[in-house]
Amino acid sequence: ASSIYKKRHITSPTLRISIHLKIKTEIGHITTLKSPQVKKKIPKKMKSCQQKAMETLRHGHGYANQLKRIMDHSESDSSMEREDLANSVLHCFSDALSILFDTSHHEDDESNNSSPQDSSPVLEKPLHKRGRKTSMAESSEYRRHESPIPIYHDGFLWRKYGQKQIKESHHQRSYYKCAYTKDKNCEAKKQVQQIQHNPPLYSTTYFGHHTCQLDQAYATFPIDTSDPQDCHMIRFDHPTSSTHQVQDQNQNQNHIQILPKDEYMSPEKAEDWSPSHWMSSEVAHAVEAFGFNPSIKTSTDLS
DNA sequence: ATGATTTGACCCGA
DNA sequence: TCGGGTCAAATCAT
Repeated sequence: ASSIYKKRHITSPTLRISIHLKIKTEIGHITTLKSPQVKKKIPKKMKSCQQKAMETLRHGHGYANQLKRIMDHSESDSSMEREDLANSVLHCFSDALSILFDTSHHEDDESNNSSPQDSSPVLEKPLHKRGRKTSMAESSEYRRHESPIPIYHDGFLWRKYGQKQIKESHHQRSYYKCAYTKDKNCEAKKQVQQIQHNPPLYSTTYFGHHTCQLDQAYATFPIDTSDPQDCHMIRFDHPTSSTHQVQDQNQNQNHIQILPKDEYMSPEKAEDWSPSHWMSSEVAHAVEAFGFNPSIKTSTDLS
Protein backbone atom coordinates (compact mmCIF):
# COMPACT_ATOMS: atom_id res chain seq x y z
CA ALA A 1 0.00 0.00 0.00
CA SER A 2 2.80 2.39 0.80
CA SER A 3 4.20 2.11 -2.68
CA ILE A 4 0.81 2.73 -4.17
CA TYR A 5 0.77 6.07 -2.45
CA LYS A 6 4.37 6.92 -3.26
CA LYS A 7 4.51 5.86 -6.87
CA ARG A 8 1.15 7.36 -7.71
CA HIS A 9 1.94 10.49 -5.73
CA ILE A 10 -1.10 10.05 -3.59
CA THR A 11 -0.73 12.45 -0.71
CA SER A 12 -4.29 12.88 0.41
CA PRO A 13 -4.91 10.99 3.65
CA THR A 14 -8.53 10.49 2.67
CA LEU A 15 -7.54 8.90 -0.59
CA ARG A 16 -4.92 6.82 1.16
CA ILE A 17 -7.42 5.58 3.70
CA SER A 18 -9.94 4.77 1.00
CA ILE A 19 -7.43 2.80 -1.02
CA HIS A 20 -6.20 1.14 2.11
CA LEU A 21 -9.68 0.13 3.12
CA LYS A 22 -10.41 -1.15 -0.37
CA ILE A 23 -7.52 -3.52 -0.12
CA LYS A 24 -8.52 -4.52 3.38
CA THR A 25 -12.12 -5.04 2.35
CA GLU A 26 -11.08 -7.31 -0.44
CA ILE A 27 -8.94 -9.34 1.89
CA GLY A 28 -12.01 -9.55 4.08
CA HIS A 29 -13.93 -10.99 1.16
CA ILE A 30 -11.45 -13.82 0.85
CA THR A 31 -12.08 -14.96 4.38
CA THR A 32 -15.82 -14.52 4.23
CA LEU A 33 -16.29 -16.80 1.27
CA LYS A 34 -15.13 -19.72 3.32
CA SER A 35 -18.07 -19.32 5.66
CA PRO A 36 -20.75 -21.99 5.37
CA GLN A 37 -23.34 -19.34 6.17
CA VAL A 38 -22.52 -17.55 2.98
CA LYS A 39 -23.15 -20.66 0.99
CA LYS A 40 -26.53 -21.07 2.61
CA LYS A 41 -27.70 -17.58 1.81
CA ILE A 42 -26.59 -17.32 -1.78
CA PRO A 43 -29.38 -18.20 -4.22
CA LYS A 44 -28.92 -21.09 -6.63
CA LYS A 45 -28.88 -18.87 -9.67
CA MET A 46 -25.84 -17.13 -8.29
CA LYS A 47 -23.94 -20.33 -7.81
CA SER A 48 -21.93 -20.20 -10.99
CA CYS A 49 -20.90 -16.65 -10.26
CA GLN A 50 -20.06 -17.57 -6.72
CA GLN A 51 -17.99 -20.51 -7.90
CA LYS A 52 -16.14 -18.24 -10.27
CA ALA A 53 -15.49 -15.80 -7.49
CA MET A 54 -14.46 -18.59 -5.14
CA GLU A 55 -12.01 -19.89 -7.67
CA THR A 56 -10.49 -16.47 -8.15
CA LEU A 57 -10.34 -15.88 -4.44
CA ARG A 58 -8.67 -19.21 -3.82
CA HIS A 59 -5.93 -18.12 -6.17
CA GLY A 60 -5.71 -14.83 -4.33
CA HIS A 61 -5.52 -16.63 -1.02
CA GLY A 62 -2.69 -18.74 -2.31
CA TYR A 63 -0.82 -15.68 -3.51
CA ALA A 64 -1.40 -13.95 -0.18
CA ASN A 65 0.03 -16.90 1.69
CA GLN A 66 3.08 -16.97 -0.55
CA LEU A 67 3.53 -13.28 0.00
CA LYS A 68 3.29 -13.69 3.74
CA ARG A 69 5.84 -16.50 3.68
CA ILE A 70 8.24 -14.24 1.86
CA MET A 71 7.59 -11.38 4.22
CA ASP A 72 8.05 -13.61 7.25
CA HIS A 73 11.46 -14.67 6.02
CA SER A 74 12.42 -11.07 5.23
CA GLU A 75 14.08 -12.10 2.04
CA SER A 76 15.81 -8.93 1.02
CA ASP A 77 16.22 -9.87 -2.64
CA SER A 78 12.61 -10.83 -3.19
CA SER A 79 11.11 -7.42 -3.76
CA MET A 80 10.25 -8.26 -7.36
CA GLU A 81 8.58 -11.45 -6.30
CA ARG A 82 6.70 -9.61 -3.58
CA GLU A 83 5.56 -7.04 -6.05
CA ASP A 84 4.36 -9.67 -8.49
CA LEU A 85 2.56 -11.55 -5.76
CA ALA A 86 0.93 -8.46 -4.38
CA ASN A 87 -0.24 -7.53 -7.85
CA SER A 88 -1.61 -11.02 -8.35
CA VAL A 89 -3.47 -10.82 -5.06
CA LEU A 90 -4.99 -7.48 -5.96
CA HIS A 91 -6.00 -8.65 -9.42
CA CYS A 92 -7.65 -11.75 -8.01
CA PHE A 93 -9.56 -9.75 -5.44
CA SER A 94 -10.64 -7.18 -7.98
CA ASP A 95 -11.92 -9.79 -10.40
CA ALA A 96 -13.74 -11.64 -7.67
CA LEU A 97 -15.24 -8.47 -6.30
CA SER A 98 -16.47 -7.44 -9.71
CA ILE A 99 -18.30 -10.74 -9.97
CA LEU A 100 -19.64 -10.53 -6.44
CA PHE A 101 -20.78 -6.95 -6.75
CA ASP A 102 -22.65 -7.80 -9.92
CA THR A 103 -24.42 -10.71 -8.28
CA SER A 104 -25.14 -8.87 -5.06
CA HIS A 105 -26.75 -6.17 -7.13
CA HIS A 106 -29.07 -8.70 -8.74
CA GLU A 107 -29.80 -10.11 -5.36
CA ASP A 108 -30.72 -6.67 -4.10
CA ASP A 109 -33.22 -6.41 -6.88
CA GLU A 110 -34.99 -9.43 -5.53
CA SER A 111 -34.94 -8.50 -1.88
CA ASN A 112 -37.75 -6.02 -1.85
CA ASN A 113 -39.79 -7.91 0.68
CA SER A 114 -37.23 -7.99 3.44
CA SER A 115 -38.63 -7.20 6.85
CA PRO A 116 -38.10 -3.74 8.28
CA GLN A 117 -36.30 -5.15 11.28
CA ASP A 118 -33.81 -6.73 9.01
CA SER A 119 -30.59 -4.80 8.93
CA SER A 120 -30.20 -5.66 5.27
CA PRO A 121 -30.02 -2.88 2.77
CA VAL A 122 -33.47 -1.53 2.08
CA LEU A 123 -34.37 -1.36 -1.56
CA GLU A 124 -36.97 1.29 -2.00
CA LYS A 125 -39.37 2.31 -4.65
CA PRO A 126 -37.75 4.18 -7.51
CA LEU A 127 -37.84 7.89 -6.86
CA HIS A 128 -39.19 8.66 -10.27
CA LYS A 129 -42.35 6.84 -9.28
CA ARG A 130 -42.65 8.80 -6.07
CA GLY A 131 -42.60 12.33 -7.35
CA ARG A 132 -39.72 14.70 -7.93
CA LYS A 133 -37.60 13.75 -10.87
CA THR A 134 -34.00 14.70 -10.47
CA SER A 135 -30.79 13.42 -11.92
CA MET A 136 -30.45 11.20 -8.85
CA ALA A 137 -33.94 9.87 -9.27
CA GLU A 138 -33.13 8.79 -12.78
CA SER A 139 -31.21 5.89 -11.37
CA SER A 140 -33.45 2.84 -11.34
CA GLU A 141 -33.40 2.32 -7.57
CA TYR A 142 -31.63 3.17 -4.39
CA ARG A 143 -30.55 1.14 -1.40
CA ARG A 144 -30.62 2.38 2.14
CA HIS A 145 -28.57 1.19 5.09
CA GLU A 146 -29.07 2.19 8.68
CA SER A 147 -26.21 1.82 11.07
CA PRO A 148 -25.01 3.17 14.43
CA ILE A 149 -22.02 4.71 12.73
CA PRO A 150 -21.92 6.51 9.41
CA ILE A 151 -20.69 4.45 6.47
CA TYR A 152 -17.89 6.45 4.98
CA HIS A 153 -15.76 3.57 3.74
CA ASP A 154 -17.56 0.89 1.84
CA GLY A 155 -14.93 -0.16 -0.62
CA PHE A 156 -15.52 2.67 -3.04
CA LEU A 157 -13.90 6.02 -3.34
CA TRP A 158 -16.33 8.89 -2.73
CA ARG A 159 -16.04 12.63 -3.06
CA LYS A 160 -18.22 14.92 -1.03
CA TYR A 161 -19.97 17.52 -3.16
CA GLY A 162 -22.53 18.99 -0.87
CA GLN A 163 -24.06 19.21 2.55
CA LYS A 164 -27.52 20.40 3.35
CA GLN A 165 -29.68 21.07 6.34
CA ILE A 166 -32.83 19.06 5.80
CA LYS A 167 -36.08 20.50 7.03
CA GLU A 168 -37.49 18.87 10.15
CA SER A 169 -34.23 17.10 10.74
CA HIS A 170 -31.70 18.14 13.34
CA HIS A 171 -28.84 16.81 11.30
CA GLN A 172 -27.34 17.77 7.99
CA ARG A 173 -27.29 15.47 5.01
CA SER A 174 -24.01 14.93 3.18
CA TYR A 175 -23.89 14.24 -0.53
CA TYR A 176 -21.17 12.10 -2.08
CA LYS A 177 -20.46 11.01 -5.61
CA CYS A 178 -18.04 8.44 -6.94
CA ALA A 179 -14.53 9.83 -7.23
CA TYR A 180 -14.48 8.53 -10.81
CA THR A 181 -17.56 10.48 -11.86
CA LYS A 182 -15.52 12.48 -14.33
CA ASP A 183 -12.76 10.07 -15.22
CA LYS A 184 -14.89 6.99 -15.71
CA ASN A 185 -18.31 8.53 -16.09
CA CYS A 186 -19.43 6.67 -13.00
CA GLU A 187 -22.73 7.99 -11.72
CA ALA A 188 -22.89 6.25 -8.36
CA LYS A 189 -23.86 8.54 -5.50
CA LYS A 190 -24.62 8.26 -1.86
CA GLN A 191 -26.13 10.33 0.91
CA VAL A 192 -25.20 10.05 4.57
CA GLN A 193 -27.35 11.52 7.30
CA GLN A 194 -27.76 11.06 11.02
CA ILE A 195 -31.39 10.18 11.56
CA GLN A 196 -31.42 9.61 15.30
CA HIS A 197 -29.46 11.19 18.12
CA ASN A 198 -29.60 8.80 21.04
CA PRO A 199 -28.65 6.11 20.33
CA PRO A 200 -26.99 7.50 17.21
CA LEU A 201 -28.34 6.10 13.98
CA TYR A 202 -27.09 6.97 10.52
CA SER A 203 -28.73 6.42 7.20
CA THR A 204 -26.60 5.80 4.14
CA THR A 205 -28.46 5.79 0.85
CA TYR A 206 -26.85 4.63 -2.37
CA PHE A 207 -28.06 5.76 -5.76
CA GLY A 208 -27.12 4.23 -9.06
CA HIS A 209 -24.41 1.69 -9.69
CA HIS A 210 -20.68 1.94 -10.05
CA THR A 211 -19.73 1.76 -13.67
CA CYS A 212 -16.12 2.35 -12.77
CA GLN A 213 -14.07 -0.75 -12.30
CA LEU A 214 -13.21 -1.63 -8.73
CA ASP A 215 -9.65 -2.31 -9.55
CA GLN A 216 -8.99 0.99 -11.20
CA ALA A 217 -7.96 2.63 -7.99
CA TYR A 218 -5.22 0.23 -7.12
CA ALA A 219 -5.10 -3.08 -8.91
CA THR A 220 -2.14 -2.24 -11.06
CA PHE A 221 -0.24 -0.47 -8.34
CA PRO A 222 3.13 -1.96 -7.62
CA ILE A 223 3.90 -2.86 -4.04
CA ASP A 224 6.97 -1.62 -2.31
CA THR A 225 7.56 -1.86 1.39
CA SER A 226 10.78 0.07 1.41
CA ASP A 227 9.36 3.06 3.20
CA PRO A 228 9.45 2.21 6.89
CA GLN A 229 7.31 5.17 7.84
CA ASP A 230 4.58 4.14 5.54
CA CYS A 231 4.97 0.44 5.93
CA HIS A 232 1.91 -1.71 6.45
CA MET A 233 1.75 -5.34 7.34
CA ILE A 234 -0.55 -8.19 6.61
CA ARG A 235 -1.89 -9.68 9.79
CA PHE A 236 -3.03 -13.29 9.81
CA ASP A 237 -4.36 -13.63 13.34
CA HIS A 238 -7.62 -12.58 14.88
CA PRO A 239 -8.11 -8.85 15.23
CA THR A 240 -9.17 -9.02 18.83
CA SER A 241 -6.08 -10.88 19.85
CA SER A 242 -4.53 -9.26 22.90
CA THR A 243 -1.08 -8.99 21.45
CA HIS A 244 -0.52 -6.38 18.79
CA GLN A 245 2.06 -8.25 16.90
CA VAL A 246 1.95 -10.56 13.97
CA GLN A 247 1.17 -13.98 15.31
CA ASP A 248 2.52 -17.33 14.39
CA GLN A 249 1.33 -17.88 10.86
CA ASN A 250 0.24 -21.40 11.68
CA GLN A 251 -2.06 -20.23 14.41
CA ASN A 252 -4.92 -19.00 12.33
CA GLN A 253 -4.23 -18.40 8.72
CA ASN A 254 -7.80 -17.70 7.83
CA HIS A 255 -7.88 -14.30 9.45
CA ILE A 256 -6.11 -11.88 7.20
CA GLN A 257 -5.87 -8.16 7.68
CA ILE A 258 -3.80 -5.38 6.31
CA LEU A 259 -3.08 -2.90 9.04
CA PRO A 260 -0.93 0.12 9.37
CA LYS A 261 1.72 -0.96 11.77
CA ASP A 262 0.67 1.44 14.49
CA GLU A 263 -3.08 1.38 14.05
CA TYR A 264 -4.37 -1.75 15.63
CA MET A 265 -7.82 -1.40 17.06
CA SER A 266 -8.91 -2.29 20.54
CA PRO A 267 -11.43 -5.13 20.81
CA GLU A 268 -14.09 -2.60 21.88
CA LYS A 269 -13.50 -0.44 18.87
CA ALA A 270 -13.31 -3.44 16.63
CA GLU A 271 -16.76 -4.41 17.83
CA ASP A 272 -18.12 -0.96 17.03
CA TRP A 273 -16.58 -1.22 13.64
CA SER A 274 -18.51 -4.34 12.87
CA PRO A 275 -18.68 -5.19 9.16
CA SER A 276 -22.45 -4.95 9.30
CA HIS A 277 -22.02 -1.23 9.72
CA TRP A 278 -20.37 -0.60 6.45
CA MET A 279 -20.67 -3.61 4.16
CA SER A 280 -23.68 -5.04 2.45
CA SER A 281 -25.55 -7.26 4.86
CA GLU A 282 -24.78 -10.33 2.81
CA VAL A 283 -21.09 -9.76 3.08
CA ALA A 284 -21.30 -8.47 6.62
CA HIS A 285 -23.07 -11.59 7.86
CA ALA A 286 -20.45 -13.71 6.25
CA VAL A 287 -17.68 -11.61 7.67
CA GLU A 288 -19.08 -11.74 11.17
CA ALA A 289 -19.77 -15.45 10.89
CA PHE A 290 -16.20 -16.00 10.00
CA GLY A 291 -14.87 -13.82 12.78
CA PHE A 292 -13.19 -11.31 10.59
CA ASN A 293 -13.27 -7.76 11.80
CA PRO A 294 -11.85 -4.86 9.91
CA SER A 295 -9.75 -2.70 12.12
CA ILE A 296 -8.92 0.62 10.63
CA LYS A 297 -10.57 3.74 11.78
CA THR A 298 -9.08 7.16 11.72
CA SER A 299 -9.96 10.43 13.32
CA THR A 300 -11.05 11.78 9.95
CA ASP A 301 -13.58 9.01 9.55
CA LEU A 302 -15.91 10.20 12.21
CA SER A 303 -15.26 13.88 12.23
C1' DA B 1 0.76 23.35 -6.06
C1' DT B 2 -2.69 20.16 -5.83
C1' DG B 3 -6.63 17.88 -4.38
C1' DA B 4 -10.51 17.59 -1.02
C1' DT B 5 -14.04 19.86 1.57
C1' DT B 6 -17.11 23.63 2.70
C1' DT B 7 -20.83 26.47 1.83
C1' DG B 8 -23.78 29.85 -0.36
C1' DA B 9 -26.13 30.28 -4.70
C1' DC B 10 -28.69 28.30 -8.10
C1' DC B 11 -31.84 24.85 -10.35
C1' DC B 12 -36.05 22.62 -10.74
C1' DG B 13 -40.09 19.71 -9.58
C1' DA B 14 -43.97 19.69 -6.41
C1' DT C 1 -42.75 29.50 -3.02
C1' DC C 2 -40.57 25.69 -0.85
C1' DG C 3 -37.18 22.39 -0.28
C1' DG C 4 -33.96 18.86 -1.88
C1' DG C 5 -30.13 18.25 -5.03
C1' DT C 6 -26.16 20.19 -7.41
C1' DC C 7 -22.64 23.48 -8.72
C1' DA C 8 -18.60 25.95 -8.14
C1' DA C 9 -15.75 29.46 -5.86
C1' DA C 10 -13.50 29.83 -1.60
C1' DT C 11 -11.12 27.63 1.80
C1' DC C 12 -8.50 24.06 3.92
C1' DA C 13 -5.02 20.37 4.25
C1' DT C 14 -0.99 18.27 2.80
